[in-house]
Amino acid sequence: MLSVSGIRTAALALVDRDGLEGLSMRRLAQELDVQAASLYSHYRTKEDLLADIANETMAEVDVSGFDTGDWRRGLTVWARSYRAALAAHPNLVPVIAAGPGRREAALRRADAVHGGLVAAGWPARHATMIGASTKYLVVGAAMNSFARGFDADVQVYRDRYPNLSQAHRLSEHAAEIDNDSFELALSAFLDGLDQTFAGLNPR
Amino acid sequence: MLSVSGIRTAALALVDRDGLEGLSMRRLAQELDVQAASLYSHYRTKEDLLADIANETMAEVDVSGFDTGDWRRGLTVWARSYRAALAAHPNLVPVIAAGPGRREAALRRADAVHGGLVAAGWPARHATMIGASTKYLVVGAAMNSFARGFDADVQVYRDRYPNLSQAHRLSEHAAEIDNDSFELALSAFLDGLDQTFAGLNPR
DNA sequence: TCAAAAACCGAACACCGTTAGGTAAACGTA
DNA sequence: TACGTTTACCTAACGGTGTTCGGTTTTTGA
Repeated sequence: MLSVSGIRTAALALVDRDGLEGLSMRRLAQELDVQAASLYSHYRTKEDLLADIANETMAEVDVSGFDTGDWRRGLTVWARSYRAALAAHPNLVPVIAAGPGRREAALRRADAVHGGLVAAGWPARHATMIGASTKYLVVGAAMNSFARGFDADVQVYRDRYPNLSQAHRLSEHAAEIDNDSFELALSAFLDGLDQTFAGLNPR
Repeated sequence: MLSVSGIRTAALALVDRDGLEGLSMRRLAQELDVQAASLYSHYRTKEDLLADIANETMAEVDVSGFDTGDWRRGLTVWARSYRAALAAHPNLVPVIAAGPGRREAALRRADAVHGGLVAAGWPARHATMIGASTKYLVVGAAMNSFARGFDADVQVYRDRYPNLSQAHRLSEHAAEIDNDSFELALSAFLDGLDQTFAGLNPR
Protein backbone atom coordinates (compact mmCIF):
# COMPACT_ATOMS: atom_id res chain seq x y z
CA MET A 1 0.00 0.00 0.00
CA LEU A 2 1.06 3.55 -0.57
CA SER A 3 2.22 5.78 2.20
CA VAL A 4 3.08 9.44 2.33
CA SER A 5 6.68 8.68 3.15
CA GLY A 6 6.91 6.05 0.45
CA ILE A 7 5.67 8.50 -2.16
CA ARG A 8 8.01 11.16 -0.86
CA THR A 9 11.01 8.87 -1.09
CA ALA A 10 10.16 7.68 -4.58
CA ALA A 11 9.55 11.23 -5.76
CA LEU A 12 12.86 12.44 -4.41
CA ALA A 13 14.65 9.52 -6.04
CA LEU A 14 12.96 10.29 -9.33
CA VAL A 15 13.94 13.95 -9.16
CA ASP A 16 17.50 13.04 -8.29
CA ARG A 17 17.69 10.61 -11.16
CA ASP A 18 15.74 12.31 -13.94
CA GLY A 19 15.63 15.93 -12.91
CA LEU A 20 12.68 18.11 -12.08
CA GLU A 21 11.07 17.68 -15.49
CA GLY A 22 11.37 13.96 -15.02
CA LEU A 23 8.88 13.99 -12.21
CA SER A 24 5.30 13.61 -13.37
CA MET A 25 2.46 12.17 -11.39
CA ARG A 26 2.01 9.40 -13.92
CA ARG A 27 5.65 8.41 -13.92
CA LEU A 28 5.84 8.55 -10.17
CA ALA A 29 2.77 6.35 -9.95
CA GLN A 30 4.30 3.90 -12.37
CA GLU A 31 7.40 3.73 -10.19
CA LEU A 32 5.13 2.73 -7.33
CA ASP A 33 3.04 0.25 -9.34
CA VAL A 34 -0.06 2.32 -9.02
CA GLN A 35 -2.26 4.63 -11.05
CA ALA A 36 -1.67 8.37 -11.03
CA ALA A 37 -5.02 9.18 -9.47
CA SER A 38 -4.14 7.15 -6.40
CA LEU A 39 -1.47 9.63 -5.41
CA TYR A 40 -4.17 12.18 -4.76
CA SER A 41 -5.37 10.20 -1.79
CA HIS A 42 -2.13 11.14 -0.07
CA TYR A 43 -1.21 14.52 -1.51
CA ARG A 44 -3.68 17.17 -2.41
CA THR A 45 -1.54 18.42 -5.28
CA LYS A 46 1.82 18.02 -6.96
CA GLU A 47 2.97 21.27 -5.43
CA ASP A 48 2.22 19.87 -1.99
CA LEU A 49 4.34 16.87 -2.79
CA LEU A 50 7.22 19.03 -3.96
CA ALA A 51 6.98 21.20 -0.88
CA ASP A 52 7.11 18.08 1.23
CA ILE A 53 10.25 16.67 -0.31
CA ALA A 54 11.80 20.13 -0.22
CA ASN A 55 10.98 20.20 3.44
CA GLU A 56 12.58 16.84 4.07
CA THR A 57 15.72 17.91 2.28
CA MET A 58 16.02 20.96 4.48
CA ALA A 59 15.87 18.92 7.65
CA GLU A 60 19.66 18.54 7.58
CA VAL A 61 20.23 22.24 8.06
CA ASP A 62 22.02 22.91 11.33
CA VAL A 63 21.47 26.02 13.40
CA SER A 64 22.99 24.62 16.58
CA GLY A 65 26.17 26.59 16.01
CA PHE A 66 24.57 29.63 17.58
CA ASP A 67 24.24 27.91 20.93
CA THR A 68 27.63 28.97 22.18
CA GLY A 69 26.98 32.65 21.51
CA ASP A 70 29.63 32.79 18.81
CA TRP A 71 27.78 34.37 15.90
CA ARG A 72 30.56 33.79 13.42
CA ARG A 73 30.60 30.11 14.16
CA GLY A 74 26.80 29.97 14.11
CA LEU A 75 26.65 31.54 10.67
CA THR A 76 29.40 29.31 9.32
CA VAL A 77 27.78 26.10 10.51
CA TRP A 78 24.40 27.23 9.27
CA ALA A 79 25.62 28.33 5.86
CA ARG A 80 27.69 25.21 5.24
CA SER A 81 25.00 22.77 6.28
CA TYR A 82 22.44 24.75 4.30
CA ARG A 83 24.58 24.58 1.21
CA ALA A 84 25.31 20.90 1.74
CA ALA A 85 21.60 20.15 1.97
CA LEU A 86 20.97 21.91 -1.33
CA ALA A 87 23.97 20.32 -3.01
CA ALA A 88 22.71 16.87 -2.02
CA HIS A 89 19.73 17.32 -4.34
CA PRO A 90 20.73 19.87 -6.93
CA ASN A 91 17.69 19.25 -9.12
CA LEU A 92 15.50 20.34 -6.28
CA VAL A 93 17.22 23.67 -5.69
CA PRO A 94 14.81 25.75 -7.77
CA VAL A 95 11.89 24.34 -5.83
CA ILE A 96 13.47 25.03 -2.48
CA ALA A 97 14.62 28.48 -3.53
CA ALA A 98 11.24 29.42 -4.95
CA GLY A 99 9.14 27.85 -2.25
CA PRO A 100 7.81 30.22 0.34
CA GLY A 101 9.36 29.76 3.74
CA ARG A 102 5.99 29.13 5.28
CA ARG A 103 6.82 25.76 6.67
CA GLU A 104 7.08 25.22 10.35
CA ALA A 105 10.65 23.99 10.39
CA ALA A 106 11.85 26.83 8.19
CA LEU A 107 10.34 29.38 10.55
CA ARG A 108 11.91 27.67 13.53
CA ARG A 109 15.32 27.83 11.90
CA ALA A 110 14.89 31.46 10.87
CA ASP A 111 13.95 32.26 14.41
CA ALA A 112 16.98 30.47 15.76
CA VAL A 113 19.33 32.35 13.44
CA HIS A 114 17.78 35.67 14.28
CA GLY A 115 17.80 34.93 17.99
CA GLY A 116 21.37 33.71 17.88
CA LEU A 117 22.59 36.87 16.21
CA VAL A 118 20.73 39.14 18.60
CA ALA A 119 22.01 37.18 21.60
CA ALA A 120 25.53 37.64 20.29
CA GLY A 121 25.13 41.39 20.27
CA TRP A 122 23.77 42.33 16.86
CA PRO A 123 20.91 44.82 16.67
CA ALA A 124 17.65 43.24 15.52
CA ARG A 125 17.66 44.96 12.18
CA HIS A 126 21.18 43.86 11.45
CA ALA A 127 20.27 40.33 12.47
CA THR A 128 17.49 40.33 9.91
CA MET A 129 19.75 41.57 7.18
CA ILE A 130 22.60 39.22 8.02
CA GLY A 131 20.26 36.27 7.97
CA ALA A 132 18.96 37.34 4.58
CA SER A 133 22.43 38.02 3.22
CA THR A 134 23.74 34.64 4.24
CA LYS A 135 20.78 33.02 2.58
CA TYR A 136 21.53 34.96 -0.59
CA LEU A 137 25.00 33.52 -0.64
CA VAL A 138 23.89 29.96 -0.07
CA VAL A 139 21.00 30.01 -2.49
CA GLY A 140 22.99 31.84 -5.13
CA ALA A 141 25.80 29.34 -4.89
CA ALA A 142 23.38 26.43 -5.09
CA MET A 143 21.56 27.90 -8.08
CA ASN A 144 24.84 28.26 -9.86
CA SER A 145 25.72 24.62 -9.44
CA PHE A 146 22.20 23.74 -10.52
CA ALA A 147 22.57 25.81 -13.66
CA ARG A 148 25.84 24.16 -14.62
CA GLY A 149 26.65 27.27 -16.56
CA PHE A 150 29.80 26.72 -18.55
CA ASP A 151 29.48 23.29 -19.97
CA ALA A 152 31.37 20.79 -22.03
CA ASP A 153 32.74 22.46 -25.11
CA VAL A 154 35.26 24.99 -23.98
CA GLN A 155 36.41 25.43 -27.54
CA VAL A 156 33.67 27.95 -28.11
CA TYR A 157 35.21 30.69 -26.06
CA ARG A 158 38.73 29.39 -25.68
CA ASP A 159 40.13 31.76 -28.27
CA ARG A 160 37.55 34.47 -28.28
CA TYR A 161 37.60 35.39 -24.63
CA PRO A 162 41.19 35.34 -23.49
CA ASN A 163 40.42 35.98 -19.85
CA LEU A 164 38.20 32.94 -19.63
CA SER A 165 40.56 30.53 -21.26
CA GLN A 166 42.05 29.40 -17.98
CA ALA A 167 41.75 25.86 -16.86
CA HIS A 168 39.69 27.18 -13.97
CA ARG A 169 36.59 27.15 -16.05
CA LEU A 170 36.80 23.62 -17.24
CA SER A 171 33.78 21.80 -16.04
CA GLU A 172 35.77 18.96 -14.51
CA HIS A 173 36.85 21.44 -11.87
CA ALA A 174 33.50 23.14 -11.63
CA ALA A 175 32.57 21.54 -8.32
CA GLU A 176 35.88 22.48 -6.78
CA ILE A 177 35.67 26.03 -8.05
CA ASP A 178 32.12 26.26 -6.76
CA ASN A 179 33.19 25.12 -3.35
CA ASP A 180 36.21 27.39 -3.14
CA SER A 181 34.19 30.34 -4.38
CA PHE A 182 31.57 29.73 -1.77
CA GLU A 183 34.15 29.50 1.00
CA LEU A 184 35.84 32.65 -0.25
CA ALA A 185 32.57 34.51 -0.35
CA LEU A 186 31.57 33.31 3.08
CA SER A 187 34.84 34.16 4.77
CA ALA A 188 35.12 37.55 3.04
CA PHE A 189 31.56 38.31 4.05
CA LEU A 190 32.22 37.30 7.65
CA ASP A 191 35.46 39.27 7.75
CA GLY A 192 33.54 42.30 6.58
CA LEU A 193 30.90 41.71 9.25
CA ASP A 194 33.64 41.52 11.87
CA GLN A 195 34.61 45.07 11.03
CA THR A 196 31.02 46.21 11.16
CA PHE A 197 30.53 44.49 14.47
CA ALA A 198 33.62 46.13 15.93
CA GLY A 199 32.27 49.48 14.77
CA LEU A 200 28.95 48.86 16.47
CA ASN A 201 30.36 47.58 19.77
CA PRO A 202 33.42 49.74 20.28
CA ARG A 203 35.95 48.63 22.85
CA MET B 1 2.50 40.68 -39.18
CA LEU B 2 4.52 39.05 -36.50
CA SER B 3 8.10 39.87 -35.81
CA VAL B 4 10.69 38.38 -33.51
CA SER B 5 10.92 41.56 -31.48
CA GLY B 6 7.13 41.88 -31.31
CA ILE B 7 6.82 38.39 -29.94
CA ARG B 8 9.65 39.00 -27.51
CA THR B 9 8.05 42.15 -26.17
CA ALA B 10 4.63 40.56 -25.80
CA ALA B 11 6.11 37.52 -24.07
CA LEU B 12 8.03 39.64 -21.60
CA ALA B 13 4.93 41.68 -20.86
CA LEU B 14 2.94 38.51 -20.31
CA VAL B 15 5.54 37.11 -17.92
CA ASP B 16 5.66 40.38 -16.04
CA ARG B 17 1.91 40.46 -15.74
CA ASP B 18 0.95 36.83 -15.17
CA GLY B 19 4.14 35.20 -14.02
CA LEU B 20 6.12 32.44 -15.62
CA GLU B 21 3.27 29.96 -15.50
CA GLY B 22 1.11 32.54 -17.23
CA LEU B 23 3.16 32.30 -20.38
CA SER B 24 1.97 29.62 -22.77
CA MET B 25 2.37 29.61 -26.49
CA ARG B 26 -1.39 29.63 -26.96
CA ARG B 27 -1.94 32.58 -24.64
CA LEU B 28 0.94 34.48 -26.13
CA ALA B 29 -0.47 33.87 -29.60
CA GLN B 30 -3.87 35.07 -28.45
CA GLU B 31 -2.26 38.25 -27.15
CA LEU B 32 -0.90 38.80 -30.66
CA ASP B 33 -4.14 37.89 -32.46
CA VAL B 34 -2.61 34.85 -34.04
CA GLN B 35 -2.62 31.08 -33.70
CA ALA B 36 -0.05 29.31 -31.53
CA ALA B 37 1.53 27.44 -34.40
CA SER B 38 2.46 30.70 -36.07
CA LEU B 39 4.95 31.49 -33.36
CA TYR B 40 7.06 28.59 -34.51
CA SER B 41 7.87 30.41 -37.71
CA HIS B 42 9.88 32.83 -35.60
CA TYR B 43 11.13 30.76 -32.68
CA ARG B 44 12.20 27.17 -32.89
CA THR B 45 10.97 26.44 -29.40
CA LYS B 46 9.55 28.00 -26.26
CA GLU B 47 12.89 27.62 -24.55
CA ASP B 48 14.49 29.65 -27.32
CA LEU B 49 11.96 32.37 -26.75
CA LEU B 50 12.60 32.40 -23.02
CA ALA B 51 16.34 32.50 -23.57
CA ASP B 52 15.83 35.44 -25.88
CA ILE B 53 13.84 37.54 -23.45
CA ALA B 54 16.27 36.57 -20.69
CA ASN B 55 19.02 37.78 -22.92
CA GLU B 56 17.31 41.07 -23.57
CA THR B 57 16.77 41.61 -19.87
CA MET B 58 20.44 41.11 -19.17
CA ALA B 59 21.48 43.74 -21.66
CA GLU B 60 21.28 46.39 -18.96
CA VAL B 61 24.10 44.85 -16.96
CA ASP B 62 27.04 47.21 -16.77
CA VAL B 63 30.64 46.06 -16.60
CA SER B 64 32.13 49.39 -17.53
CA GLY B 65 33.11 50.07 -13.94
CA PHE B 66 36.24 48.02 -14.38
CA ASP B 67 37.61 50.42 -16.96
CA THR B 68 39.33 52.63 -14.45
CA GLY B 69 41.24 49.76 -12.87
CA ASP B 70 39.36 50.11 -9.60
CA TRP B 71 38.18 46.55 -8.93
CA ARG B 72 36.00 47.53 -6.01
CA ARG B 73 34.14 50.03 -8.08
CA GLY B 74 33.91 47.61 -10.98
CA LEU B 75 32.35 44.93 -8.80
CA THR B 76 29.94 47.38 -7.22
CA VAL B 77 28.67 48.75 -10.51
CA TRP B 78 28.41 45.27 -11.97
CA ALA B 79 26.59 43.79 -8.98
CA ARG B 80 24.13 46.65 -8.66
CA SER B 81 23.22 46.79 -12.31
CA TYR B 82 22.98 43.01 -12.41
CA ARG B 83 20.61 43.01 -9.50
CA ALA B 84 18.60 45.87 -10.94
CA ALA B 85 18.18 43.99 -14.20
CA LEU B 86 16.86 40.96 -12.37
CA ALA B 87 14.62 42.99 -10.11
CA ALA B 88 13.04 44.67 -13.12
CA HIS B 89 11.54 41.32 -14.15
CA PRO B 90 11.33 39.23 -11.01
CA ASN B 91 9.21 36.52 -12.62
CA LEU B 92 11.99 35.86 -15.05
CA VAL B 93 14.69 35.35 -12.43
CA PRO B 94 14.46 31.55 -12.35
CA VAL B 95 14.88 31.42 -16.10
CA ILE B 96 17.89 33.69 -16.07
CA ALA B 97 19.43 31.94 -13.09
CA ALA B 98 18.88 28.49 -14.56
CA GLY B 99 19.82 29.33 -18.09
CA PRO B 100 23.29 28.34 -19.09
CA GLY B 101 25.58 31.26 -19.69
CA ARG B 102 26.20 30.18 -23.24
CA ARG B 103 25.04 33.37 -24.79
CA GLU B 104 27.47 35.63 -26.48
CA ALA B 105 26.78 38.71 -24.39
CA ALA B 106 27.01 36.78 -21.15
CA LEU B 107 30.41 35.45 -22.09
CA ARG B 108 31.58 38.89 -23.06
CA ARG B 109 30.57 40.26 -19.69
CA ALA B 110 32.14 37.38 -17.80
CA ASP B 111 35.33 38.00 -19.70
CA ALA B 112 35.24 41.69 -18.88
CA VAL B 113 34.78 41.01 -15.17
CA HIS B 114 37.57 38.48 -15.10
CA GLY B 115 39.87 40.70 -17.10
CA GLY B 116 39.08 43.71 -14.95
CA LEU B 117 39.93 41.87 -11.76
CA VAL B 118 43.17 40.50 -13.13
CA ALA B 119 44.16 43.91 -14.45
CA ALA B 120 43.56 45.34 -11.01
CA GLY B 121 46.01 42.90 -9.49
CA TRP B 122 44.06 39.81 -8.53
CA PRO B 123 45.47 36.40 -9.37
CA ALA B 124 43.50 34.61 -12.08
CA ARG B 125 42.14 32.01 -9.76
CA HIS B 126 40.93 34.62 -7.31
CA ALA B 127 39.33 36.53 -10.16
CA THR B 128 37.35 33.48 -11.11
CA MET B 129 36.17 32.92 -7.57
CA ILE B 130 35.32 36.56 -6.95
CA GLY B 131 33.28 36.70 -10.12
CA ALA B 132 31.41 33.60 -9.08
CA SER B 133 30.91 34.82 -5.53
CA THR B 134 29.49 38.12 -6.64
CA LYS B 135 27.11 36.32 -8.90
CA TYR B 136 26.01 34.16 -5.99
CA LEU B 137 25.10 37.25 -4.05
CA VAL B 138 23.17 38.85 -6.87
CA VAL B 139 21.32 35.74 -7.94
CA GLY B 140 20.58 34.71 -4.37
CA ALA B 141 19.17 38.13 -3.58
CA ALA B 142 17.05 38.11 -6.72
CA MET B 143 15.73 34.63 -6.05
CA ASN B 144 14.69 35.72 -2.62
CA SER B 145 12.63 38.59 -3.92
CA PHE B 146 11.18 36.24 -6.51
CA ALA B 147 10.16 33.78 -3.82
CA ARG B 148 8.48 36.41 -1.70
CA GLY B 149 9.08 34.24 1.32
CA PHE B 150 7.36 35.66 4.33
CA ASP B 151 4.04 36.79 3.08
CA ALA B 152 0.83 38.38 4.18
CA ASP B 153 -0.36 36.86 7.41
CA VAL B 154 2.24 37.64 10.00
CA GLN B 155 -0.14 36.44 12.68
CA VAL B 156 1.03 32.90 12.11
CA TYR B 157 4.40 33.34 13.65
CA ARG B 158 3.90 36.57 15.51
CA ASP B 159 3.49 34.88 18.88
CA ARG B 160 5.22 31.61 18.26
CA TYR B 161 8.58 32.89 17.08
CA PRO B 162 9.51 35.79 19.30
CA ASN B 163 12.65 36.69 17.37
CA LEU B 164 10.73 37.12 14.16
CA SER B 165 7.99 39.28 15.55
CA GLN B 166 9.74 42.48 14.58
CA ALA B 167 8.23 44.84 12.12
CA HIS B 168 11.24 44.08 9.94
CA ARG B 169 9.57 41.07 8.52
CA LEU B 170 6.35 42.68 7.47
CA SER B 171 5.96 42.33 3.79
CA GLU B 172 5.35 46.02 3.22
CA HIS B 173 8.99 46.54 4.06
CA ALA B 174 10.19 43.47 2.24
CA ALA B 175 11.61 45.38 -0.70
CA GLU B 176 13.46 47.78 1.55
CA ILE B 177 14.86 44.97 3.67
CA ASP B 178 15.88 43.13 0.54
CA ASN B 179 17.73 46.14 -0.73
CA ASP B 180 19.45 46.93 2.55
CA SER B 181 20.41 43.30 3.00
CA PHE B 182 21.92 43.20 -0.43
CA GLU B 183 23.90 46.35 0.17
CA LEU B 184 25.09 45.06 3.52
CA ALA B 185 26.14 41.78 1.99
CA LEU B 186 27.92 43.48 -0.86
CA SER B 187 29.83 45.94 1.26
CA ALA B 188 30.76 43.36 3.88
CA PHE B 189 31.96 41.06 1.12
CA LEU B 190 34.01 43.82 -0.48
CA ASP B 191 35.46 44.85 2.88
CA GLY B 192 36.51 41.27 3.41
CA LEU B 193 38.09 41.18 -0.04
CA ASP B 194 40.00 44.35 0.76
CA GLN B 195 41.74 42.53 3.56
CA THR B 196 42.48 39.55 1.36
CA PHE B 197 43.84 41.85 -1.32
CA ALA B 198 46.08 43.63 1.15
CA GLY B 199 47.38 40.24 2.28
CA LEU B 200 48.17 39.24 -1.29
CA ASN B 201 49.84 42.49 -2.32
CA PRO B 202 51.73 43.50 0.83
CA ARG B 203 53.01 47.04 1.13
C1' DT C 1 -18.89 -9.98 11.70
C1' DC C 2 -20.15 -6.08 9.42
C1' DA C 3 -20.65 -1.23 8.69
C1' DA C 4 -17.78 2.77 7.79
C1' DA C 5 -13.82 4.76 6.08
C1' DA C 6 -10.02 4.88 3.30
C1' DA C 7 -7.38 3.56 -0.80
C1' DC C 8 -7.24 2.59 -5.44
C1' DC C 9 -8.71 2.57 -10.38
C1' DG C 10 -10.61 3.85 -15.19
C1' DA C 11 -12.06 7.43 -17.75
C1' DA C 12 -12.36 11.86 -18.73
C1' DC C 13 -11.40 17.22 -18.83
C1' DA C 14 -8.82 21.07 -20.00
C1' DC C 15 -4.55 22.43 -20.84
C1' DC C 16 0.30 22.16 -22.60
C1' DG C 17 4.46 22.22 -26.40
C1' DT C 18 5.03 20.90 -30.86
C1' DT C 19 4.43 19.12 -35.80
C1' DA C 20 2.45 18.04 -40.49
C1' DG C 21 0.35 19.70 -44.31
C1' DG C 22 -2.36 23.03 -46.66
C1' DT C 23 -3.57 27.89 -47.95
C1' DA C 24 -2.73 32.61 -48.49
C1' DA C 25 0.21 36.43 -48.69
C1' DA C 26 4.66 38.75 -49.80
C1' DC C 27 8.62 38.83 -52.48
C1' DG C 28 12.16 38.87 -56.27
C1' DT C 29 12.78 38.64 -60.93
C1' DA C 30 11.71 38.63 -66.03
C1' DT D 1 3.00 43.63 -64.83
C1' DA D 2 3.06 38.60 -64.39
C1' DC D 3 4.73 34.55 -62.33
C1' DG D 4 7.22 31.35 -59.63
C1' DT D 5 9.09 30.88 -55.03
C1' DT D 6 9.63 31.63 -50.58
C1' DT D 7 7.67 32.82 -46.29
C1' DA D 8 3.86 33.45 -42.83
C1' DC D 9 -0.05 31.75 -41.12
C1' DC D 10 -3.85 28.37 -40.14
C1' DT D 11 -6.36 23.97 -39.00
C1' DA D 12 -5.97 19.74 -36.98
C1' DA D 13 -3.85 16.55 -34.53
C1' DC D 14 -0.36 13.88 -31.31
C1' DG D 15 1.28 12.71 -27.02
C1' DG D 16 1.97 14.51 -22.78
C1' DT D 17 0.57 17.10 -18.35
C1' DG D 18 -2.15 17.96 -13.53
C1' DT D 19 -6.38 16.96 -11.70
C1' DT D 20 -11.37 15.33 -10.78
C1' DC D 21 -15.40 12.23 -10.76
C1' DG D 22 -17.74 7.98 -9.61
C1' DG D 23 -17.35 3.50 -8.70
C1' DT D 24 -14.94 -0.64 -6.85
C1' DT D 25 -11.99 -2.76 -3.74
C1' DT D 26 -9.46 -3.11 0.48
C1' DT D 27 -8.54 -1.97 5.23
C1' DT D 28 -10.01 -0.54 9.65
C1' DG D 29 -12.26 -0.65 14.12
C1' DA D 30 -16.16 -1.61 17.08
